[in-house]
Amino acid sequence: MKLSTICLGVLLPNPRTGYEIQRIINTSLGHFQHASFGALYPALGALEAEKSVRSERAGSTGLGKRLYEITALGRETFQNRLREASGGEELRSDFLAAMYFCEQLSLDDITRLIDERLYRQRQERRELLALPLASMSDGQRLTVRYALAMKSAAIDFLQGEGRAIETAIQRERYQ
Amino acid sequence: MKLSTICLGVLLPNPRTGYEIQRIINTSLGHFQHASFGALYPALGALEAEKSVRSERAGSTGLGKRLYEITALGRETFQNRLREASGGEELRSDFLAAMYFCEQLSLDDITRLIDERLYRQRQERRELLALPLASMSDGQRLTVRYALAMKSAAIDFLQGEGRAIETAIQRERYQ
DNA sequence: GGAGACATGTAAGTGGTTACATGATTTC
DNA sequence: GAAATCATGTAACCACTTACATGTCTCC
Repeated sequence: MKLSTICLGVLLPNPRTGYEIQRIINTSLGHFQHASFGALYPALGALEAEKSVRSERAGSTGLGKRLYEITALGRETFQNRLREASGGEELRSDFLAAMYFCEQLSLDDITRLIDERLYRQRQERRELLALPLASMSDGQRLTVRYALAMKSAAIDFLQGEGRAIETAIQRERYQ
Repeated sequence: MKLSTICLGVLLPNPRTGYEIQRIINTSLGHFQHASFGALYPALGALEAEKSVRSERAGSTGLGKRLYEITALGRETFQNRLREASGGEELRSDFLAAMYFCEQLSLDDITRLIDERLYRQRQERRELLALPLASMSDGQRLTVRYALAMKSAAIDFLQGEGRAIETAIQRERYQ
């Protein structure tokens, strides 16, 4: 799902500034999407051009905050794009790519790789756990729990088989 | 990790045609990477330009198979890129995006979404299970098991909580 | 008045995808 | 000899990242 669609969804309940939208995406939706400013502002510009969104500068000065608000057309557009959404999902993993070719790597590099993935996975789990689950909708909570389930599985795996492979490779190489 | 790096890795043990490389990536590495021809051939061209790879047409006719072979420089390049690899990993999920905003969706759409995700997840699990685990290296096997662990967690979740949310939403809406 | 968070925006580049065009080889 | 699969390649486009440039507001 492209960023502009996500923006519409975020604007549904309340008008927001670009900056706020970015923060919301990278925290509340951070387990399956993210947004850089270089992508966000052009996306908002395109939404405004197609009249899915309207904006105005807050205050009287020429510069400063710009508040984006979704239009009736925007709500319609969003619903259509949402209904078209397939159940698609994609994992891209530098970690797995590196492990796939780990015969080319030293044991130290392999250990470092697993440690780093484990560290980040735990970090991300903490961030998910820190979200205000109680104030979220059923669907939003489901996305968090789904992500959490996968993270936990990955952590368990890395702690078990991930560690085991290090000794296995060590045996193979130095025997 | 970019596609050209993956290509080098695939070419490590044997020379291959572009077509073969694509098939290998989309099956054996399909759980964390994929390649379209429109990305693959330009990538191979770039690798050849930088002399990481060398190629020649098989047979004497002008057209037909082109066999790519990694060079000494290519092996070096690959090792460097592999060592630079971070433990990064990213999930992009249209499914989660749609579920996040599922208040805008009908119950039928939600059910369809969950069914489709479950179906694909099982399909992908079957594909992983069909890989020739026995003939793979330790690292390669690890990537398959890791992906399998996450898939199984996702399937379990969708069968349990995924189903439960449908009735929860139904109660909320028609009460 | 300085630091740091809040805020907007552009330009160049990247790493692809999709669609198309073409031809060779194998199998029935 | 038709269909399927193997095989190579290009052009147009896409959605985004990175790096940069700039300015505002709030708190100490």
